[in-house]
Amino acid sequence: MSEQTPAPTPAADLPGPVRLRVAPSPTGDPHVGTAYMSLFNLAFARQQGGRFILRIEDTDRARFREDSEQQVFDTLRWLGLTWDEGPDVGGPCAPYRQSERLTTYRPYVERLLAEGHAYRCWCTPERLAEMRAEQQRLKQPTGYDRMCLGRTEEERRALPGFSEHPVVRMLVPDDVELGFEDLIRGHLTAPRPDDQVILKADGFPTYHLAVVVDDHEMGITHVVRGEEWISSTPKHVLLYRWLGLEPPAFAHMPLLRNENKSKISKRKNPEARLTWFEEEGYLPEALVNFLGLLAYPPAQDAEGNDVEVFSFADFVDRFDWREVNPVGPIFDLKKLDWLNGVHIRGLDLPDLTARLLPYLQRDGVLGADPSLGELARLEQVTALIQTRIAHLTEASDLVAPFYVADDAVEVAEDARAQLTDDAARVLDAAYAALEAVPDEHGGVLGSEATFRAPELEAALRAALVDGLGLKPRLAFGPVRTALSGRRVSPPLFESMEILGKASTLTRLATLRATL
RNA sequence: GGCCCCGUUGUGUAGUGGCCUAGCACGCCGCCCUCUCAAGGCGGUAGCGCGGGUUCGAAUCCCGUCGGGGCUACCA
Repeated sequence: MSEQTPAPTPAADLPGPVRLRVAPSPTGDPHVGTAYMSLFNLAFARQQGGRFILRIEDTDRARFREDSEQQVFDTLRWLGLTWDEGPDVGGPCAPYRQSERLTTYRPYVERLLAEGHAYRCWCTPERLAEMRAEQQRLKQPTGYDRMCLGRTEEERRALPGFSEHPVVRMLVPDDVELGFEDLIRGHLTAPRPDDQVILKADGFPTYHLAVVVDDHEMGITHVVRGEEWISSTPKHVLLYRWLGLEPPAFAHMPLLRNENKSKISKRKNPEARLTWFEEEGYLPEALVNFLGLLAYPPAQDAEGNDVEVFSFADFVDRFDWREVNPVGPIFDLKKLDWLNGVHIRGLDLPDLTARLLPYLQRDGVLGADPSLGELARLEQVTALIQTRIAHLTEASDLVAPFYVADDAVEVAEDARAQLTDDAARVLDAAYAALEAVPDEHGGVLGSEATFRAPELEAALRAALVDGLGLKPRLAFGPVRTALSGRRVSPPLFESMEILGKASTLTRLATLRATL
């Protein structure tokens, strides 16, 4: 039977001095943990000039979700954490979906069976559940009681809890090696495994068999995964040994936590869903930056200050497994919000404008096909709000007043409430002052226009602050409300410049008429 | 219950026996700037889980304890 064993593919035949993979299960919205693992896998692969592989572990048919795989592709690409080999891009180890590799696993199972390292088990799930319940009741360690070990199908059939569709289990020896080396944690010991199922009744391998076979066949040199896998690593090491394969290096990353320190879950945390971040207006580079700060120390500058703002390339340059902190960090978004603002401020204007557009369209501020004029105005407005938003989603509120008709500015409740008895007088004076500012457009592309912020500020200050003797904030409040309908808006004079003289005057008059 | 992993301000981290009266960043609070809101500048708040050792000296080493987490599936 051993002649059926496929020849192990030497890693030397495959590209890259190191080969790492991320192996998500398509069981729903992609998890932020997948991005986190991808970041560290990719960083090391890039640093070493190796390859990063995406493998879909879809052996759980019960939890399989049709659209999940595409979401994994989309979200990781959005983050820029792209793979060299995978189901969609192919590669020398295709296919990269475990459900398409069923024939690959079979010879391995046959060999383990033939060599006495594995055995068939006909116990029904009901019998196993009862057995476990009994073990727990007696406060015994749980584990398969080996009822099927050494029995033929006929012998087993005579006993209770028999199923027509057997599984295959590992026969874990008493002297199984429980220790292994971890790149992050040093020498580790893990619990003694029970006779783990490696082939399910439906013919699919379990994770434990598939991961070992695929990691070997795909030439994976470093297995980087979450801490929750520490306790099953001895099973994998055992399989490598039985199969005569060299195990990869292991790095078990800490788990991201909920605020109550439990393993981060999509149920408790909407932000555990990767799709959430784009919806909420986060920049992918900010999220990657943030993830690179969790359980990993930032670089320090010459003065000893942390350098917490960095790109993926920076992260790659200084990456080292030994620096990874084994403590599971709480996934707290406060710093991400700050980082997002920092990255937004770092974008050049055309870039930020382009990134804002889909959010403005989603919120109905702009239509599906904005005109050139609307887009030109958007870039001007974007310049005014760049330091004023921490999320791309915050732009709509600030931008909207620049795209409504002058007689349709919606005056917010709180803005109207703060209009004092003075407001009419202020608006009249402002109108008169602004009407007097010439509106000429000399020079190339109106570069010598006269209706500009400095002139407008001077005119209004003269009229309202000096003329009416008002405090600046009282003087400009009604004007702001007239233009934007809000208490808070982008800078006033720059806003008037963008709106232009006609719109500015119309808006002043419109609010004035309601007083 | 059993086995395993982990424990520095609210959060992320620095610190590997003296440079620590514990540094940095975010958050929070205050002040400055200011046409609103931001951004920016300045300052402040807050921590080595606990108890024993070892040592001239411990956040750093050892033991215990407590706390948190993970695994304990024909899920990954």
